[in-house]
Amino acid sequence: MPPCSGGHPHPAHSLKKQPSKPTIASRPGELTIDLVAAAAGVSTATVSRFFNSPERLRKSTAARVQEVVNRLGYVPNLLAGGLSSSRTRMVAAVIPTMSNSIFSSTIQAISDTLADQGYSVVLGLTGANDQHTERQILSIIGRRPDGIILTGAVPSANTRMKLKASGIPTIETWDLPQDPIDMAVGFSHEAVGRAIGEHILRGGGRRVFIVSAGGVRALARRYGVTKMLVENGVPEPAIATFPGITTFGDGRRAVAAHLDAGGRPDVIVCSSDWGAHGALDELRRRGIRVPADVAVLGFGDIAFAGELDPPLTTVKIDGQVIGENATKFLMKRARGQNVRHRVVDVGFELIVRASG
Amino acid sequence: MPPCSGGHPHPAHSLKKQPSKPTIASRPGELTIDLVAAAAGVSTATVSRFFNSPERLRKSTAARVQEVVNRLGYVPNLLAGGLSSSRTRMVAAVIPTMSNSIFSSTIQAISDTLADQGYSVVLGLTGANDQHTERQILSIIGRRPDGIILTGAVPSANTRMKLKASGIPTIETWDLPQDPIDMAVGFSHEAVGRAIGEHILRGGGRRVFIVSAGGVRALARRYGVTKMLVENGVPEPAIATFPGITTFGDGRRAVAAHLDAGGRPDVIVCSSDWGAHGALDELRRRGIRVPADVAVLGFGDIAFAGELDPPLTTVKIDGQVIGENATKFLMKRARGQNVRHRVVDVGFELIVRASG
DNA sequence: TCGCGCCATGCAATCGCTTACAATTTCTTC
DNA sequence: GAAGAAATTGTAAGCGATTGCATGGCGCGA
Repeated sequence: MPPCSGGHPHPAHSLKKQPSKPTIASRPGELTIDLVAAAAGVSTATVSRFFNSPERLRKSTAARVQEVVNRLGYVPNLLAGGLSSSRTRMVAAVIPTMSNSIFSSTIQAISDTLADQGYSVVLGLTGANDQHTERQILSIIGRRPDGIILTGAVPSANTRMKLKASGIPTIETWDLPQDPIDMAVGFSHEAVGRAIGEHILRGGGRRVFIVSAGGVRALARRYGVTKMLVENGVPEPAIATFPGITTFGDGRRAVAAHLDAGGRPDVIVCSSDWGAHGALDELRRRGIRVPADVAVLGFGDIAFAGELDPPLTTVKIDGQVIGENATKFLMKRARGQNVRHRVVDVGFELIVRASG
Repeated sequence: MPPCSGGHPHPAHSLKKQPSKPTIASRPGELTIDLVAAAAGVSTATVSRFFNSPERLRKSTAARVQEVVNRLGYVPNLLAGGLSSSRTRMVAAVIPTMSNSIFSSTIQAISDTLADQGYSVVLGLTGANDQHTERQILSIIGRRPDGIILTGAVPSANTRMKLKASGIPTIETWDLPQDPIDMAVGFSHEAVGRAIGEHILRGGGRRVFIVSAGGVRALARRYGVTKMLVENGVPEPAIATFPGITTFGDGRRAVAAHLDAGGRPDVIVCSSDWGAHGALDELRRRGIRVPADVAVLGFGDIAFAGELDPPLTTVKIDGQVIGENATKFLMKRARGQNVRHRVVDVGFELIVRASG
C-alpha cells in the first residue's frame, strides 16, 4: 500500500470529539455555521446559502434556519467567507486626512451606496507623508478589498506598481491622471484654473493675488489661472503658497501680509473656500469693500459659501457624483463586467455670486 | 509503525502540480506564503514568523526571506491571517456622518495611533437612522474587528445586546453613558452645560437664547445650561431646535427669526461653533455689537474659532485625547490585560474669548 | 408503472494563513 | 568532548466559511 496516499486514516467522525490536540486560539465558544446547521437540522451549505442566495432554499427550510439564526444570534464570519470566496465585500478609501476634508462627501457617498449591498469601507489616512502612504496602501492590499478608491493621495511610482500588481480594481478620483493606474473619476484641475482665469478676464481684473496650497492639484489650478491671464495680457499674479490645505487662518494671514507689503490686488484667488472665507474676513476688518474694491474667489463650494457676506463666488465639484460613479465602476467590475470608459470627467461648475 | 504519524509521505515538491480537482475561485496565480517559502527554501512557518515575530529568526534566514518577498512582491493575506489567529488588526469606527463632523479628530487620532501597529480602521457611517445603525453594526460584527469604537451613534437596546454578545471590546466615546456597553471615554455633556450656565451667570446675562441641535448630547448640554440658570433666578431661556448638527445657516436663520420675532437676547448659546459663527454673522449684518450688545457662545472650538471677529468663546473638547485613550484601551485588551477603569472622563475646557 | 429532468440539499475539499509541538541546531558549561 | 539548555526551524491541524459535484425526492408524460 502506498504510504498514506489518498484516503485518510481515520474518517473524521461528525460527532464533536474532545478538543483535539492542537487547538488554536479563538474566541472560546464562537458561534459557527456548523453549530447553526446542527441546530437547524441542515448542512452548513444550506446555512451558507440562506445568507448568500436565499432564493435557492425551500421556504420552509429558510424559515427553519431563520429561526435558529435569530434564537442563537448568529452573525456569519465575513473573514472566513471572504477567504473562501475571495470576495471580501470591502472597499478601501484612501484620503490624506479626516479634518475638514473636501473629500468627505465622496466617502460618504461611497459608504452610502455600498452599505445596502453589505459592503464596508476601510479607511486609509495617509497624511502628506509618502512613507505613510506606502505603508497604508500595503496594509490595504493585504486585506484584499474588492476595490480601492484613491482620493487626494498621490502614490509614488513604486506604490502605483504594487497597486497594479495586486490586481485589485483601483479608482483614482478628484483628478484625471494622464496615466491612470486603472480607472479614474474626476475633473481637470487645470481646466478649473482656466475657467477662473476667464472669469477674471471678463471682470477686468489685472492685479491678481493667488493664495495657493502646495499640492499638485492646487498647483495645476494655479497654473491654469496664470496661463490664461498671462496669455491675455494680464500681469503675472502675485502668489502665496501654503503646505497642505489652505485654512481660514492661512487666507486671513496671507491677505494681511500681502496688503501690509504694499500689495493692492483687485482680485484674490484662494485654493479653498476656507482660505477665501479668511480673506473676506481680513478685508472686512480693514474696511476694504468686496467686490467693489477687490473680488474674492474660492474653490469647493463648502456648505455655507453662499451664506457668507458677501456670498462667495467659487467652483463647485460634486463630490457625491464622484463617489457614486466610483462605486458604480466597482460594482460592475465585481460582477465581472468589463468597463468601457475607464476615465470619467465629471466636470465642475463656476458658481458666480456677489464676491466677485 | 503507526500509520502516517510523523514523517510525511511525499516531501512536498516545490513544483506546481496540475490543478487538483475541486479548485475554488481565487484570483488565479495569487502569490501565497507557500510559494514564498518554497522560493526561499524555508517552511511556511518561517515566512509567517518573518512577518509576525522577525526577532525569532536567525538574521541570515530573515534576510533570505526578505529578499524573496521583495523580489516577488509578496503581501500577506490578512484575511487568512486574521481567520487563523482570530486577531484581525482592524478596529471599527462608528460615526453618524463624515461631513463637518466634530468627531473627525478622534477618528484621525485612532487611525494614526494604530497605523504603526498594522491596524486598519473600518468605517461605519450610520446616519441618523436606527435601522442603518443596526445594519452597519451587524456588518461590522461580522468582520470580527479587534475593537469597536462608537462615537456619536446611539445604538438601540437591541443593538447594544448584540454588541455585548459579540464579545468584541467596545468603546463608547464623546459621552459618559450611565450604563456603558463595555468601556467609555468621554465627558459629561450636562457638566458642559452647567459650566456654560455658570459663565453666563458670572457675566450677568439674563435673556438667554439657545440654538440647539436635537441629539441626546446637545439636549443634555441644553438641560445643564437651563438648570443652572433657572436655579439661580435667571428666566427660562428661549430655545430654537434643529435636527442633526447645527450649521452656519441654522445659526444665522435662528438668530434672524428670533430677532424678527421681537427677541432681545443678551446671550446666545449655540450647540456648535458653526452655529455660533452663523449667529455672529447675522448679528454683524444687523449692526448688533458683540459682546457689547449680546454675547455669543459656541461648542467645539473648531479650527478658526479663535480667529473669528470677535474671537469666539467656546468649549474645547480634545477629540484627539479621546481617540488616543480609546486605542490605549483597545491595545491593552488585545494584549489580554485587564482594564481597571473602564470609564474615563477626559473633561473639557471653557475657552473664554472676546465674544462673550 | 417507469424514465427523465429539475430542485433542494448534503459532502467534503479548499481558501491562505497561524501556531502548538516536535525535531534540529547551536551554544554553554564543566 | 559530552550533556543540557536555548535558539531555530519544520510539520500539520486547524480557523469558519464557500461551492463544485453528487444525491435523493418529486412531478409528469407515455
